[in-house]
Amino acid sequence: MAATEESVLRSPSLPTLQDVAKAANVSTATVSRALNRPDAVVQETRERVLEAVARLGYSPNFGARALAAKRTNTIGAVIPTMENAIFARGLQAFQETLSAGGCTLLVASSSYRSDLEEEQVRALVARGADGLLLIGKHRHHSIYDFLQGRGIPYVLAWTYHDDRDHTYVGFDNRFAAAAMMEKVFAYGHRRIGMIAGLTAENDRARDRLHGVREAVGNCQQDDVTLCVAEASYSYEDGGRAAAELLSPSLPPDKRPTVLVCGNDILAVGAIKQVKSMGLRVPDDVSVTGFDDIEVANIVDPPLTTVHVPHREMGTLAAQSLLQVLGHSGSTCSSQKLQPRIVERGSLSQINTKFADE
Amino acid sequence: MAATEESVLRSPSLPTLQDVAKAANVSTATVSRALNRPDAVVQETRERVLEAVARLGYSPNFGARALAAKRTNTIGAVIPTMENAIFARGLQAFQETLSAGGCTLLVASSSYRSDLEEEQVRALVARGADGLLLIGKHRHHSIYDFLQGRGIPYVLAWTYHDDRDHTYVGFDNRFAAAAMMEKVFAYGHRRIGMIAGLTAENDRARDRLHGVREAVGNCQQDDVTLCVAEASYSYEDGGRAAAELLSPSLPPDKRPTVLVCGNDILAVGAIKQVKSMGLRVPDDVSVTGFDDIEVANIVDPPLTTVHVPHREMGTLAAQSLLQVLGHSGSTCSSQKLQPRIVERGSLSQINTKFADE
DNA sequence: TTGCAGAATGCAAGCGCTTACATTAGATTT
DNA sequence: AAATCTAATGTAAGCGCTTGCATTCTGCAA
Repeated sequence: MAATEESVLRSPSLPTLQDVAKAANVSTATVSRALNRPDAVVQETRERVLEAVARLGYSPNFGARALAAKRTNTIGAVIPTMENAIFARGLQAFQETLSAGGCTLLVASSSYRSDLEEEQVRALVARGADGLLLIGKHRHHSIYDFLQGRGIPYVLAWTYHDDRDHTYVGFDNRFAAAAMMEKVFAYGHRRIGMIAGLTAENDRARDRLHGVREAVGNCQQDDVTLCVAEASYSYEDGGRAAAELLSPSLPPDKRPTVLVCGNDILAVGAIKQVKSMGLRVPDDVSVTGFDDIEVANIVDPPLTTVHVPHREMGTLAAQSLLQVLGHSGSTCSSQKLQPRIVERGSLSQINTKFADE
Repeated sequence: MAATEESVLRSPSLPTLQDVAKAANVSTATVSRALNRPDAVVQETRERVLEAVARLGYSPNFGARALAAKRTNTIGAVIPTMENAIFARGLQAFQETLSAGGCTLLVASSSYRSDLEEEQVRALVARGADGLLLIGKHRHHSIYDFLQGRGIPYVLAWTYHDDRDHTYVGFDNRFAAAAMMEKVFAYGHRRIGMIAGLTAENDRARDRLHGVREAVGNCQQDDVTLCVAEASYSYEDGGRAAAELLSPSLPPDKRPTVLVCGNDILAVGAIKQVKSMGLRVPDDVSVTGFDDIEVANIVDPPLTTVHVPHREMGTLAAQSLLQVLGHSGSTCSSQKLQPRIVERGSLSQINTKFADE
């Protein structure tokens, strides 16, 4: 029994450039040009090619294209987490801008672990990412070596530094945290509790903590106390840290009058905890956040926090990368954005009942 | 002037398999095997190859690999939004499972627009995605045709249907919404306000609305009224819809006693709005959600909502795809998960003061 | 009419990898 | 020791596309 025609047709392989060329009665080169640089081909030919493409349902093979063209029009981003909205708005804007520039975004997440981050960076590069978005500055040098060795441009977002080592599109976390502290001091607070994000592998958390420390150090008043708790990346941890800082074993006149939090997630957790301890926010304890994600507006009372220009950051980062990839000579320069403090109600004048004398 | 050695070395191209082969003094085939199926190569050779790989800093070219091997170990996911956490937990679990199975996840978002979704699907496939995760069932047939034509397996998540047309890993939105309504009726509510997500391009929103309608239809009581408002995908829109349903021009005895919301985001927005109108939740107006994302626990009062098994869904979807891709013959079957209602406090017994008679 | 510039198209050489098949070396059997 | 089998490695043919260069065509000036 000879194989039937059926069985020969089984698993029909996809149409290739060659098939299209044959169908349109032109060379593969012309098809390629018609698709990639339409005006390099005369209209009549172009139409014939496009008609064939449509008729055959052709779509180009990515691997082959990447191999031949040595670029993929793909940008990768490695963000610490997708579990909450901290990076969501920025990433959305990043994607929109990329998309408008003809690039596709690939996202991977590192769970705030630098070993996983390195792995993801390599995976994205292996998959042909032409450029990369990374969050923060601190990471093992081997990652930077790797990227530089491969000539892959990258932008560091959510942070800014004055050095010329990298391209930053972000803001000065330290300065912003210090600015928030000025506000806190202005409201009369002297006993400060800080709930910091995990500083070990997170330079933004570290910078924010430093900013707070710095502001406390610079404060003219000499009766200022600062007590710091670190918390992981969840509402619950923020709550636990708040419970620790407000430990009932502390006499009320030793208890912090404000909880300055390293991010909004922690702040929201803290608010919930404070309320569940029977204390009022902000009357008994003020709480401040950092990031200004949506939930800051949802929680009751709404959060006084540091507003980060998420969308702007995403857009500018994308533009930077698109630019470098466009004229591959140009080196893109850093951009410093300005966060600002949004007052919403979770930070208020110190309640003198519990203030020192 | 002859070109200096310098200028020849400029832009050093990356090491290739061939370079590694030469360095390890074996053939390219052996290098390939040492890397992909280590036990097809004798230990001593393997070590020599790996040493060369490390020394040269070699990493494989994705395009070439994809071209030659006809697969990429990459799975794509197109989710409606990254702006909030609705899909975050599920996606995280999806990624973790994929990762354990040796696959990388590429994420794209469609902004709830089916034209963009189609574009993203094509982009992911063009980039070599071996399989796809899509949310919900309803989309233009051309997308399914496209995927089936290319033999690309896909899983539809966040929904379940009894047909054999696709592979689902999800739950019955309609049934779950109806179940929530039973609860609502049991608490004595008769005047129902529903804030539905946009039903036009979102079948989950539609199913949930149908579920509510169905429950209302099946309700033995004949004094039940249902009033529906549609809202877009933000807290603010949830608030606006709530304001509409609770319009002050309505006499209190016509006003809904409960706002059943199509998702937690809308519910949280509704709660905020209700409170800002001077009404209490749940004493004056109950509110229910759907999804059980983190914010459900944050809002005050905490949200009574439909708990969706996010992580389980992500894990199972990943396993499905890995399985199909593994033994490419097997067709993976749908999995029906069971959502359950979590009572937290935003739904309570009707306040008889405003009840009929 | 002829010649020629410039535009449009075709030709064909890879891009870096995987893998079927051929070859070789080593172990085992007779 | 020869014959046979098996495991390890090498050979080389593509995979489907882009692009430099060669070729052909067009219109226009001479």
